[in-house]
Amino acid sequence: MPIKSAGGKAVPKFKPVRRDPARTKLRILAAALEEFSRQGFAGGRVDVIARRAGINKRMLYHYFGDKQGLFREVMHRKMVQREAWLVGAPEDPLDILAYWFQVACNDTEWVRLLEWEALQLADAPLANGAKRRASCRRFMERIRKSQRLGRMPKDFDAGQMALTMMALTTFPLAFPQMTWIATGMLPTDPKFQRQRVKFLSQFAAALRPATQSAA
Amino acid sequence: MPIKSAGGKAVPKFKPVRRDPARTKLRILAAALEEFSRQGFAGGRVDVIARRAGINKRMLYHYFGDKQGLFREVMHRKMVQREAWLVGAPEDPLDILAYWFQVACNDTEWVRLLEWEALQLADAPLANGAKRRASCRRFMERIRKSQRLGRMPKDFDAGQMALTMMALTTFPLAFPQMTWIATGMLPTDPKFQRQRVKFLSQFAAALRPATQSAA
DNA sequence: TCCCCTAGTAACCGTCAAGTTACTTGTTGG
DNA sequence: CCAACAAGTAACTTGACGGTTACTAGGGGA
Repeated sequence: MPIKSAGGKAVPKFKPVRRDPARTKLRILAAALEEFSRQGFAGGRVDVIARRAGINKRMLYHYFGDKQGLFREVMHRKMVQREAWLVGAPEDPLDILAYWFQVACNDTEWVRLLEWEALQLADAPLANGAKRRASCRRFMERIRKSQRLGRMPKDFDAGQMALTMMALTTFPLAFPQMTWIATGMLPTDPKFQRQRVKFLSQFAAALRPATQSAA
Repeated sequence: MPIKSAGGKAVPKFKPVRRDPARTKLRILAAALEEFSRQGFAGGRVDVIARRAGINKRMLYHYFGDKQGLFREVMHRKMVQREAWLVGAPEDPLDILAYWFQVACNDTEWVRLLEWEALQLADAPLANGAKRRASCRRFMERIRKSQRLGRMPKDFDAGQMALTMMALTTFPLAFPQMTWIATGMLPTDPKFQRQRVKFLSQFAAALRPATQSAA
């Protein structure tokens, strides 16, 4: 029975609705991102992904092989997306703090994926390790340059500083309960986010080597 | 058949070995701490806990009701233990950084439990919320006092600063993959830990308001 | 037109894990 | 010494979950 039989408007010819592999794949990936971010890999339920994507579970295995394969694809796409996110960052490493924080606020799914990854590291070595390391190294170069220009204390180790900057921006979102304990707000609260942005600027300012104590 | 029948030495009378509820409970708790810390609540397997504790699974239900109850008890005991841990901390908030970091290094199980908790928050409100908040408030008072004494920038919000200090000390242990990406070492590596301690002191020093640039 | 590959579906399977049942064995107080 | 309760055990139940089987249906090219 063709679908146009019962209702009013006929389905437009130029865009097939009954079958649409690309759309199906995207729906699976979106649902999987949500589920894995919420529940982690082990806790994520394939049936839930399938139901939320509005597709049959079998299709998921058709396109991605197995749960592991689906997860890999989700992570890969997120990383690519993030790389694009981060090109618009400010030049000066200390100015980056507020920017990173705001990006993280708008991508809590990534923060949670990172966290699940952290808890499961031990088993697998590290997905995309070399690439991520290289990208961080590039950032460390910018830190060293900033140190040479006297815009950051010279004695800081660049790696430790990079790690610290991730900590400053990511921690409150990764540990909402700690954010609540310390501030009485959850990290999703816009009020908290404004306060944190302000704090991060003050913090960066305090870190700059004292050339002159400007008014 | 009594146990003394076969082997050589008889079991000492004054300490019953065949039955020892206290020991059994402790063994269960220890195994549960390890398992929950490794795998989280959802991922932790009751059978594994029972096997590692060398007891029958039924006893676990006997003493703790269910998996949830066992988990609660594990968390509760850890919190009590930690409270004791943290009384020996230095007076000055900035000096605390290195101390907190070293405590965390020796209690990675707790860091992981915190992390699992963070990922599952949403469902439950927060275990021991009021108490933890109060304890943090006390610490914030010390921050404010330090600010009054001119040992810390006066414009920092105390809550944000407390959160930041947790971030600086906990993040590298909570995200070993990030530590590796930034430094090429894992946070369990003694070399990394020494480097981090050094960095934290430098960092604290750089944060202190410039009274005089001492040699 | 018809063939064949791909998209899509429903029902099923083996396994695993939380929790229970029904039991045996040790300990202790009267 | 023995009843009664606590400690301990093995085998089972029930439900969920990852993955598969065996099928139907659409649609593009020869």
